[in-house]
Amino acid sequence: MLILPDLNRLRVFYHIFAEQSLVAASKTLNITPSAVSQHLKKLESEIGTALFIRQHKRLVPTPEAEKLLAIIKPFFHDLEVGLRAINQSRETPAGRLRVGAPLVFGKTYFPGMFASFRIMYPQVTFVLKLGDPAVLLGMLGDGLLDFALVDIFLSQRQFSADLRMYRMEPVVDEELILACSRNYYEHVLGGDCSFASLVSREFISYYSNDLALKSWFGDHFGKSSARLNIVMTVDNVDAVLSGIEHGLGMGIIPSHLVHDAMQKGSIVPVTTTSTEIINRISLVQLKGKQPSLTEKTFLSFYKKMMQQDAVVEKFSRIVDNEKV
Amino acid sequence: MLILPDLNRLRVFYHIFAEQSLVAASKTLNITPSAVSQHLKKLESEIGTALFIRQHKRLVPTPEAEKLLAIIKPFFHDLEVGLRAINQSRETPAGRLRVGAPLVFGKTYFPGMFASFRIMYPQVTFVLKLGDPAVLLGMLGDGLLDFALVDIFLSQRQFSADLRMYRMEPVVDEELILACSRNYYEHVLGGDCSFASLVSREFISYYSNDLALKSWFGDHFGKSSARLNIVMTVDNVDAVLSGIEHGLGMGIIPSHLVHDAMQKGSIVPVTTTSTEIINRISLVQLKGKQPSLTEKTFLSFYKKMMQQDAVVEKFSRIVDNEKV
DNA sequence: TTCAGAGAGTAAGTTTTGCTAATCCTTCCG
DNA sequence: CGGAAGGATTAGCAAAACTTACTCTCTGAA
Repeated sequence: MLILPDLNRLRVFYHIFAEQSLVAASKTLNITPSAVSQHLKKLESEIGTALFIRQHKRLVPTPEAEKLLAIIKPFFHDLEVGLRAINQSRETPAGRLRVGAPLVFGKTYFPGMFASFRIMYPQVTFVLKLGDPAVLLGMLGDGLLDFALVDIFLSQRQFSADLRMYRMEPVVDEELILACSRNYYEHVLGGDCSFASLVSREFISYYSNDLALKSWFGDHFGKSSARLNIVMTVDNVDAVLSGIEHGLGMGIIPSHLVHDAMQKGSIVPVTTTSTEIINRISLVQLKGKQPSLTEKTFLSFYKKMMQQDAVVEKFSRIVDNEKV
Repeated sequence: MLILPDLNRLRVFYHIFAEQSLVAASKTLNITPSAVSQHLKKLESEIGTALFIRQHKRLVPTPEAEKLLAIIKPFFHDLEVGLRAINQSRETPAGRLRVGAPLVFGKTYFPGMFASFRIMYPQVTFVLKLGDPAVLLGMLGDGLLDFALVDIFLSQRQFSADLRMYRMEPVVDEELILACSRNYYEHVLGGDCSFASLVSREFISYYSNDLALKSWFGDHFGKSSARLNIVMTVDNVDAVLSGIEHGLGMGIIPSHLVHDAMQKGSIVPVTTTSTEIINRISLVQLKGKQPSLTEKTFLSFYKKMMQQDAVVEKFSRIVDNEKV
């Protein structure tokens, strides 16, 4: 393998070439001509080629020098521009923000949020990764995400990852309800929301876990059935919702998603004397990493937006972060 | 202006990123992990951004690190390839050879010469600059040509350049003759080649100098006329030749160019008892520059070819370079 | 649980290097 | 001619870069 020369000498060479003079280069580099001369000499011996023909008082670049310059000149330019961009993003939000979120929550709220944010900061672009908490936390740990929103509740036991490396901050508490269609409620349940009535009916579950259903029963009745009649299993809230609407059975749904449908009466929540269970969505960041300006700006924007969102406000509880 | 970081640290960073480990990087760099750690720390402080999140035993690159890598990775690749190419051209001829030559001489002999050479060394490409000695020497001095063939005779007084900076080596002696068409010779001159006969006739001259004609008269009669009847002035040997063929008058022509025409008898040389004047074509190189392998290989090829060239052999004298 | 191993970071000491100052050489130019 | 100006060289010193030795923390095996 070829040994690369001392890269700092390349910068010296660059200036010698640009100025076609050792003395001139020494002035822009703020060193003595002697030092420049030594740099050039060593660089030439390192790459084994004369770079300039010493012509009395003049330096005439060789073809090799021109070739070398053609390589390093764009690099210096790119490097300077790139570093400038990196530095600038400390003054004004810019660059790419990589966000992780649960599937439904993410696809419901983030695209519009991104659009609003980009009106104020058009230099910011987004990468939205929707997925399971386990996946998102893994990506966060690998530096592939800047931050993630994760619903710890639904899948607390799914990942064995070490939670110590993350900084968690509750953001919103999503209310999870068991719901069915009006028709199902009236004609199948007959309005009977007792444990005995419910366990014999049809349910729609999530593929990745059936903890949601079990948790709901645990929360509302202090017990669950070992064997619920699960008529559809799918890992997509839209599909669950559609199943509910078509009278397939009952399913666990974040209440804020069916706000309008419940107002109209087409979807009915199954209620007991207990309060509804809460799916706590937390903002997760890597402990060692201090957030960039872009990240901090977006997050404060995000929290402000969430507080103004009517649906979220009514059907979920925004956690007061100031007290955490 | 932004101050660029120490470039050698970028190489260290590159390896840290590539290996995602200080220890691994330290092994490929043949320094201790401690040194690598110090490099990274200083680089981060220089560019003002954390490049890795320290994760227990793991290093997780930040977005800034990825951005930086995107800049320097192609550079290192280009640099290595470029340096390899430069080094390789020391083992086998390759690259671009920039050749200067007098217009006629160059366009007559070089294209074919280049083609032959490229059969053996297809990696060599050529730039042929045709022009006046003054121009060629200037370009040579500016490093824009690798070497040049120059006819010093015709324009010795035209350039005030310092000849000390050049290394000159006679290559061929071109015989310059005064010629006219057979028709002109028989019906205008009537075969009379005396001084009195000639000075009253028509001549074709070169724009850039009329030294050629003056020299011819000086060489053949020891004197010249202050006022020759120059009926056409043009800086193109083909045009001069055409003028001669059309009976415009007499002109100075390299004898090897009209070899065939003289054999046929369509063009006739004006001869006296004196020998013809010689236009010495010399290979000129910059004194300080030692020729590359490509250059040396081509030049030895060139000299060999010239010796085999029948026309050149007959009508010009190849200078024996071994004795120079 | 304990203990060895591995990776990263830190401090201090040593070696290497890069830089300057002084000098020389050559060319350029008034 | 002689001073100015550019480049090369050398010696010596100051500033790095590197190493050694040690700490801290986590990991994985016993």
